[in-house]
Amino acid sequence: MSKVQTGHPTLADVARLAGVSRQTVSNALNNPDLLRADTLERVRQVIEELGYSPNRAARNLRMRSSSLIGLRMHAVQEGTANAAMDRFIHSLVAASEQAGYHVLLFDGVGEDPVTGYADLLRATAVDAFVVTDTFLGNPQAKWLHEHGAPFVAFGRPWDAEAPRHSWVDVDGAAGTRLATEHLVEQGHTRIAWLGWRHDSPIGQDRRTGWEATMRDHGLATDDLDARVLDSVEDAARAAATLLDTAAPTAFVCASDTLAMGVLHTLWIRQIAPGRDVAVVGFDDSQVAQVFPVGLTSVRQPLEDVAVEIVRILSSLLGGRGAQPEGVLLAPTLAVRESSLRA
Amino acid sequence: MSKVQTGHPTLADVARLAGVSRQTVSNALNNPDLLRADTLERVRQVIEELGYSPNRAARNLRMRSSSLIGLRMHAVQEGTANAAMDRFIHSLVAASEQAGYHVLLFDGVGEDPVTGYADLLRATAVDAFVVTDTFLGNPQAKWLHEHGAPFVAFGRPWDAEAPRHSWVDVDGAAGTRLATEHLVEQGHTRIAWLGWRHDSPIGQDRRTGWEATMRDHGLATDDLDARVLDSVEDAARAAATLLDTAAPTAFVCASDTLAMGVLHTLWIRQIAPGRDVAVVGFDDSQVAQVFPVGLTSVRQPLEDVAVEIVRILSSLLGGRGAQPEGVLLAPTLAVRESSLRA
DNA sequence: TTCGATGATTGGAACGATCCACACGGCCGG
DNA sequence: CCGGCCGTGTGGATCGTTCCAATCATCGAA
Repeated sequence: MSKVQTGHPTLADVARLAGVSRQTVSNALNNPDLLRADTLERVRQVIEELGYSPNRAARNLRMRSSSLIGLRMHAVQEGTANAAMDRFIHSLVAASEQAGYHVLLFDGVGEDPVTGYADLLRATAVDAFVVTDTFLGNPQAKWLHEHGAPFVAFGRPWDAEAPRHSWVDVDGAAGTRLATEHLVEQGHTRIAWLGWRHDSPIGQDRRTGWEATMRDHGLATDDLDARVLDSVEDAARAAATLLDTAAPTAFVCASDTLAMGVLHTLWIRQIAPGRDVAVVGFDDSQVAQVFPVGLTSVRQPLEDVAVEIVRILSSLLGGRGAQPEGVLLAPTLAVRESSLRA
Repeated sequence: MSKVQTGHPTLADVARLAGVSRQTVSNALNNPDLLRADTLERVRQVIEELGYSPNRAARNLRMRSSSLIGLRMHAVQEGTANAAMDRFIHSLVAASEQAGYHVLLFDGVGEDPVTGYADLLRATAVDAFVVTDTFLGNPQAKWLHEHGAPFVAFGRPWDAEAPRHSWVDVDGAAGTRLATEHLVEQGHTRIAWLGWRHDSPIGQDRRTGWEATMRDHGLATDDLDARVLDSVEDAARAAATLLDTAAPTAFVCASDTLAMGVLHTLWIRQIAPGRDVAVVGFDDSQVAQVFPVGLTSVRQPLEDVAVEIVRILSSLLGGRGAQPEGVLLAPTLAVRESSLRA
């Protein structure tokens, strides 16, 4: 042939060298059981030899799919929350790879919350989305649902009674329940709650676990319940007030940031975390792990979340128009010095 | 026409409705100045009306490019370092979007370090790579260079004398210089260095800034130089030893993790950070920001790094086979309570 | 008036894979 | 002996875009 071998080898190149048709090579890759054993072996040999990989663009065009999952990066907030984001993204990439997908990141800062989604969708640049910012009556979920775009949300659709789309979430109440039970086991009876002031469903959910556990053990909660903004300073002040008025011996917090505030107050008052007063945070962020007095914290099973999300996405894209599915996963407790008497 | 409108509109649909040829529509998008003004307007009208976006797969196939930049997630380490990773990824996504690219994440854990790169490259799934894990004589960079794959490294090629590829990096020495100068201004003269034991070029680089600045000011360094593993406990021990033997009034650390160790020792000894002994960390991680006594820390300009990387990548892909280019950016100092006398 | 140059637009070919309908040979049952 | 079926394998058509060469109209200069 006069065709000069410049770029990557193509299906046709493999076919020519193996002495078969293009279709047969294609089958060798996608439907190996259609080929006779010896033919398959011969084709595979040539593929190996040439270092051939099917061209993604061509496959995408014909298949009308990209094997890409879109994930939108949302604005960098300075809290401890997006430390978890890093772990989640990593898990999602790993899980996606297992299922033959890659993760495409995009950005929608400062614009209409759905433009990024719309563009990628219209251009058929991604097959599906993972929506993470469900904290506030997520317009994305609604929009995607209306446009028939396949997606799975990380986070429950709090606003809707009947979930119209699939989601995976972590059971916050189960997390604070774990934390509270752990503190009760350590002999604490006056366990305070330090949560968020604003009525986020997530905050409510987390508070529920503490309250229910306290009730189960017949422990008082009335004067041990404080809500502030998610800042170290506000938490420090609230902790000081609580210590003065209600003398708690332990704190369960809605976030690691709040827990840091408590630790700050303890530090100022020369109270030893763990030995004198126990503290438990939420999210198991970098901060909890690196803080000199290791901070006990509720850890979200983000690896499992990612696996579940990819599983649901796969079945969604597999064609089976299955019912919307919701998965609630239980967190674990990373126990460190801040909640141990020893 | 008998063609039923099921999926997304195509170039041909637009052309038919606008009464022009497909090529003209294509030009309207890619070479608007080739069209007469009124034709352009008419085509644009129809595009708007139909909500048309060119199909990515088809474009990619024809153009032999994907407008995707590959970034490999490396293993999640528990240190403070990968907190910066999150910020970097976000910046890279934003910068890429500006230049018309998207970021594709992939994963190469546990495998041959180059397999992930090889697969994506052969399949022409990405146009270029950003290599971030240059800490150890990066085999990736070598491999990519040999295979003629376009890429930019975040991190200097320490091993090579003459850089064969483009890179962008942050000047660590300039960072610790900033930190040390800041401490000198605060009246400190006995400023200790707490660095890493292992001889990483990055660690050496950071140490240089401290040492040179001390020398410039005629300050002693001999007994103020300690190296440990990158762990809170080891750093705490080293800080204790230094305080006993050399009585430093300030610490410059190679990482926020090490700084946390110093703060831990100060806490145990009832020494007030900032007022009594100053501490400066490196990386401005979550920890530095959320720690009750805000930790002064060297902050890498990751946003600028991302912009530079994308700029170089664009020129690389633009066809101009320019010379390999190296860019060194200066960090800034995020000053907080841990280094202030007040 | 004719010619070449320029501007605006066009139809066909190509990118490289998969889908589809069909061909070929062998095997079985009638 | 023939018709149908199954296991294999083939060649065209197709996905939606951009590249290429050619076309047509317009205009100024010879």
